Amino acid sequence: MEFDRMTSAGYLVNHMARLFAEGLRKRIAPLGIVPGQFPALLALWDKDGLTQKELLALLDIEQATLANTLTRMERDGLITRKEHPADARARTIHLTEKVRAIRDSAYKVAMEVNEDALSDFSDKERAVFLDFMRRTITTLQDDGQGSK
Amino acid sequence: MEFDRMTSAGYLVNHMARLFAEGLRKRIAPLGIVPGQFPALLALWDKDGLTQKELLALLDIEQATLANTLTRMERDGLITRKEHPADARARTIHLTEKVRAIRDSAYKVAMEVNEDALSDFSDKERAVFLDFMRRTITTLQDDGQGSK
DNA sequence: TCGCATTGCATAGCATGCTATATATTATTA
DNA sequence: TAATAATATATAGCATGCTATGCAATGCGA
Repeated sequence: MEFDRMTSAGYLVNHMARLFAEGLRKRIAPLGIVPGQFPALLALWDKDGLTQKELLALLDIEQATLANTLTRMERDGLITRKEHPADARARTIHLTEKVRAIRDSAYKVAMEVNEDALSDFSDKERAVFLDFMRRTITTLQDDGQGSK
Repeated sequence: MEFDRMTSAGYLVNHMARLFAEGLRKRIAPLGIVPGQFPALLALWDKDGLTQKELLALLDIEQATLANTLTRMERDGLITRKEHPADARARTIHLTEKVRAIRDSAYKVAMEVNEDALSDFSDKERAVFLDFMRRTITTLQDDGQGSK
């Protein structure tokens, strides 16, 4: 019995994710950002001054992953962090002028990557594809819960 | 204008890939293997004694990634490497008894992960979903070529 | 208010992926 | 055949993700 990776959803999803990430990486490199920073940036472009905890609630990554990403973003001059006015454990996160300025370009590029990837799909097919992915995510998340 | 991550193919693909990988990781941990080793194992279960170059041709990863993965597999007692009979630069890769023994269990578990992820899809939907992913991969690969 | 649990964030350690480059061997060519 | 090019693999350095754990500050119950 043979295992064909072209019929394995997991294999295809992994490969697709790497291709998307590399495509995005190439296009946003000129803007001075990298793919892993994108989700945090999207949230902060929408609402600046969040704490790490508040930001975390908007993303689908672990706390430690976000903490490390924020450290790199600070190093790269994308964000600054200020002491929280009411809680010395927390810090508020603020975008720098530099990264506020690239918001529109970044949006555009991200949408181009999505557009290119789905360029040979009809509108209907795209809608179905996105829906399939959202359903799969929900299923996998529910699975992983483990009713403890 | 808002950027909704639930309508971004790239975002969904990335999230889905992480959920698949974590699901697989949990299930194969008892077998003593990790997700990144799976593609190489599939190829070697099918045909043992390949060189790194031959193995690489069967996978969708970079040479350096494979070299590092093989180093970890050797460390973990999954493979051994022998000098190539005709080319001192190359080495042939051989599965250990330990990992030959888990082949059937590993296949089974991988298929279970795929099955669970798609459990609320009909057969027809699954076929469409896999096809969409293969088409997207092809598109992204062609894109990335850059006709040099 | 003292002591302990909880919370917010950081760090350690690892896997998986990438690009760029080094190294050793083999093949080619002048 | 000596020099050069090509090939097979390894290494360096980094990003992104995870789990587990540390630490300081906050909050709450006796």
